[in-house]
Amino acid sequence: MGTLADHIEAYIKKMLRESQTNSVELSRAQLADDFACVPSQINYVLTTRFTLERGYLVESRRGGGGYIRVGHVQVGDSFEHAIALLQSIGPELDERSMENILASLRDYQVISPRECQVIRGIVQQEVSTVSQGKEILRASLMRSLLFFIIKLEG
Amino acid sequence: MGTLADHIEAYIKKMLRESQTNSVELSRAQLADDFACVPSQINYVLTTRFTLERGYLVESRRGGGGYIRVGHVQVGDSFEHAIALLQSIGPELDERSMENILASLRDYQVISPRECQVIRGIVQQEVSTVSQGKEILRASLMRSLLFFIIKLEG
DNA sequence: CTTTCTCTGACTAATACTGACCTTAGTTAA
DNA sequence: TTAACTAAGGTCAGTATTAGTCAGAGAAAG
Repeated sequence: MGTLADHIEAYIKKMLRESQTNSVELSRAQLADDFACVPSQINYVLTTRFTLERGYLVESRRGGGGYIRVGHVQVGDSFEHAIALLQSIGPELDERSMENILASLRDYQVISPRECQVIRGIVQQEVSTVSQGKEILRASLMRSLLFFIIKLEG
Repeated sequence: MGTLADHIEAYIKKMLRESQTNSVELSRAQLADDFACVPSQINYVLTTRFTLERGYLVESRRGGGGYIRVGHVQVGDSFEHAIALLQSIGPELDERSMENILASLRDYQVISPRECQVIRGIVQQEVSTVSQGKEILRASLMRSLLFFIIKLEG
C-alpha cells in the first residue's frame, strides 16, 4: 500500500518524469491540500526522499510567489560508480577514506588528475581552518564538489 | 511566472543590457503606472535587487524633473571580480550574502544560471543537515565551489 | 517492548505589496 | 524676494502570502 509519504513521493517523481526539464515547481500549500495533510508533511517527504545523495536538488522561496522546486540529476552509466561512492559518504569522512574515493574516481576517469588535485587542495585548505568537526566538513565538501562535477557532466 | 517584483527587475535589467552606457534613467511614477502598482513598489525592487553588493548603483533626484538612475558597475575583469568576491567571504556567510554573491556572479556571467542553481541547491541541502555552524559551513562550501569553478575556467 | 518511521500543529521566518505621510526641487505670482 | 503651488521621489509600518522548524504524538517494524 504505502504511506502517505510514499504517495507524495511517487506523485512528485511522476511529475519529474513528465517534465521536459527534469525539474518541477510545487506549491507546498497546494500539494498539502491535494493530499489532505499538513504542509510540513511535504517538508518531511522532501527531506527524507529527495536528498542530494539520491540525486535530487531542492530549492525554495518563501513569501508571496513562493515555491518549492525539485530537480533531478540523471547520470549516465559511466557515473554509476561515482554515484555509488558519493552515496557511501556518510555524515563524516576521514582523510584515508577521502583518498580512497579520489583514487577510485581518478581510476575510473570520472575526474581528471588536475581536478583530483584541486579537490584535495580545497578540502585540505578548508578543513585546516576549523578546529572542530573536520570529518563532518570533509564529508560535506566531498559530497558537494563531487556532486557538482557529476551534475555538470552528467 | 514570478512575482511583480521579478518582472520589474527583469524589465530594468533588459533596459540595462540594451543601453550602451550600462546605466538607465527611469521615472518612478511612469514605471509604477506601466506595471499597475504603487510607486513604492519600485523602491522595493530597487532596494532588494539592485544593491551595491550585487554591483548596481542607484541615484535619484526628487522634485520637478526628478529621476531614478540605475547603473551597473563596470568591473574591469569578471575573473578579478570573482576573485574579489571570493576573498570577501569571511569565516561565516549568511544566506542573504550568499544570494548577493551568486546574483552578482550570474549578472557578470562568471557562472551560468544552471551553475548558480546547482550551487544554491547543494549549499542549502548540506547546510540543512547540520544543527550548528550553518554560517561557517556555508562559507566553506561557497568558497570551495566557486574556487573550483574559477580554477577550472581560469 | 523498543526502535524507527510517519505525521501533525503551533510557532517562526522570509518575501511581496500597499498606502499614508514626508522630503526635495523647480515654478509662479504677489 | 518669497510664499504658495506643483511635481517629482523616499520612508516606514502594516498586511498578506508563502515556506521552514521542531518537538512530540502515533504507527509500524523488528
